Amino acid sequence: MDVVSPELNILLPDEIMDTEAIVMDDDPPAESPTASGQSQPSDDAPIPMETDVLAVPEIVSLCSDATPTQRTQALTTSITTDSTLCSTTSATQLLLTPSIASSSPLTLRPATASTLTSTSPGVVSLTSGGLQKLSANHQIILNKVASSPGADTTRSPGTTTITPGGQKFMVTAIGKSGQSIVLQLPHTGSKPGSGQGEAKAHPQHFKVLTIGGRTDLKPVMVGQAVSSASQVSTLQAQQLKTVQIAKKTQVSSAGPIKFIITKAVNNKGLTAQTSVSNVITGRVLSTSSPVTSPRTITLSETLSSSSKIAISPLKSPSKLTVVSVASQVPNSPQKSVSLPLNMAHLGQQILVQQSTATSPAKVVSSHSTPMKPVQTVTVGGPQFKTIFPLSTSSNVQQIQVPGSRFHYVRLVTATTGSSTGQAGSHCTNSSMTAKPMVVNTAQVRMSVPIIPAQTMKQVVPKPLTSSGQLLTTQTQQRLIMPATPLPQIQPNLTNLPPGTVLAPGSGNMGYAVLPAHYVTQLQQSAYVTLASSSGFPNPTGIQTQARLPLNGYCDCFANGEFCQNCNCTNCFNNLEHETERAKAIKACLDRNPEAFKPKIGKGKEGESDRRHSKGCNCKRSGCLKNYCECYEAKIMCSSTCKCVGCKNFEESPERKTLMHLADAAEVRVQQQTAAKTKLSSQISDLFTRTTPSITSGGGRMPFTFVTKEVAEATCECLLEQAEQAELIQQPQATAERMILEEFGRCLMRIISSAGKTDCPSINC
DNA sequence: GAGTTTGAAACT
DNA sequence: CAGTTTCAAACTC
Repeated sequence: MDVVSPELNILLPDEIMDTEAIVMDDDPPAESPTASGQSQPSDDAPIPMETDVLAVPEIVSLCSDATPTQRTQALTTSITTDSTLCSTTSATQLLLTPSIASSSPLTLRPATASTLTSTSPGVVSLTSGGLQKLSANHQIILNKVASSPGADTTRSPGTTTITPGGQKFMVTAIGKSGQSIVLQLPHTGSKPGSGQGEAKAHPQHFKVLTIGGRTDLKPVMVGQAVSSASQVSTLQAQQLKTVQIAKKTQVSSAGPIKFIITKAVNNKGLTAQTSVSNVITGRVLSTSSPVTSPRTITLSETLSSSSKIAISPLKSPSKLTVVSVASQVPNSPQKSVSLPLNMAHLGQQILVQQSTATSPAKVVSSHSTPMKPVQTVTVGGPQFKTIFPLSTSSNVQQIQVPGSRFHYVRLVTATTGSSTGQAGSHCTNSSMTAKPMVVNTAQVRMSVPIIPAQTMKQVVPKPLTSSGQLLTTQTQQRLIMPATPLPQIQPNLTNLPPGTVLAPGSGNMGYAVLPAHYVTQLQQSAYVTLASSSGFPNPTGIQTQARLPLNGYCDCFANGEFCQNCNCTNCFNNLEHETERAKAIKACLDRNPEAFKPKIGKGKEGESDRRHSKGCNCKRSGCLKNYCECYEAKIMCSSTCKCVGCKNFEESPERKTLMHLADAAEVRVQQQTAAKTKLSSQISDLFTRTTPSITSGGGRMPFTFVTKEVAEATCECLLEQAEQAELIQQPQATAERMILEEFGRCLMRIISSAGKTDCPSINC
């Protein structure tokens, strides 16, 4: 269900990757009283990976306030209710102060805001009991609703709208009635009167796509902060898990806040990127007494703020969602803790970056639970990518942007009545455990590049629809291998992968066609089967294979070729043992019916690019070597890959460099080949042109007449001339001239003799 | 060509 | 599902 407003859908594709459009008007360092020297988690040089966000002051502010009084108030509320995520960030940080159990307003607004207002223009108010009738308590749903003249912040509880620059937003908090959540957009704080005007002045900066709303999401993360007077601590995985369990038990009763709002702002304040994850549930348990200093909620674990993890882009599983949870307190040393939250079973990994400045920093535990595959989302710029669940969610829409080499996904809420939200900030919301979540973000273009378009034109192999394949026209096919008819192998005349081989069988089918690389997969099983059928003593398992390494197991078999001129012994890779071979193939298919499906094939429906069916699992090669099956197949790594540090994506500079080098090398080879060919041709041409003149009579070249005899005769003439000059006692100069003149006469005689068929004679 | 690295597959 | 083992291709020297 697409709940994105039509105008937003129209505007979205053009704005997807436009980071400039997310320019924040406010100047965080200058305008924010809390930004100076804060919210700078890392100074590492950025790299074009998702984790670059760690080096960027992407900050998530949960419960923050601009003024100490307000912050303290919010903190107090959160502490007393044990349900507030509170943090303070830089000028553009989003402040969220949900107070579930109290009547204190929940406020989201930039730290630069000097006032905490909920009714002024540009303010988003979140109240419980909104349109999103989610059963989960205390879930906050930020939805954009259609603009209505009458819509304002004074709606009935549960439905509050915001009008930043004319756009209305529905912010709904499912919690106790009477609660109010105020989202204050940037530029409305220090400049209350101009906040709306700024939004109008830059309406394109607030184009937002509704995200989240996956009702089918599994509860994935529970963040629980235990505030104490200690320093920032990092919870280990086990600890987090324990917390998670505790959290789950508390969900039904305590009703912890189920959202995390993330706002990502870079140093320049020009690019605001938002990471939205619906997998985090954050909760703060403040065990200490209310203090004036705000409690910092940190979702952190093992990753330092400066750490960078190269993760594969465009991958749903095992990828990272960077969530910056920052809390800053003026006059407090800043601490940054980032940690990856691994989502089990290829789920999301969420990098929760904490940028805390609180002296007694508090830690919010976080953990992960299995969730469905997610999709990397590039939000606002290449350096900040958020991962969203995709595959099974019906609320994900693919967007094909004309002229763009990326596929995009439009994330929309799955619940009815939801709409896009726009609050001038970036929000990451997390759902409660086992509860659906609707996330709306502000100033976020939630378009997701799914699969980078391939620049390399490859032959697209047709995926197999069955385990068997027929003869293919691929050049890699090699072999006609004997095989008995296999029930699993059904011919498919249309879809054949590279390397398909034709195997003539003895049955009705006649042939079993196998991809070349599948033959490799059959090696071991084939070997075992063959060994067993041939009556070897121990024909089971690997032991047999180890004992009989040469039996049916060789490169020839792997390549789909019959053994010929090999050194293998007891070879079954021949026509005489086709029955055994067929059994081996059958055994392999019994074990894995998918074994003969091509690894590289078309993606999902609508995806024209090739993709690896299983995805690679590279760890060290960066997917830029032939170790990587994706790279080897000259395709980009996709969401199915589980590789680490992947650089095999469209925009990877390493990949581009590699491709350029490869192209250059190829061009060089071609040039060299062409040069050699040309030279060879010239030599050959010269030979063909000169040979007739040598062999023919009248056309002989002059040099052909300078035979040994002619040379000797010439030399004798020259010596004779020298002797004569000496006899007459000529000076040396005269003698030399006489010799040269004689040499000239000799040459003239040689030349004159060239046209004669007879051998020239030189007479002095 | 030998040794090392790497990742897939099989196995536990 | 995670860890280990095995293997061969890819890679390096």
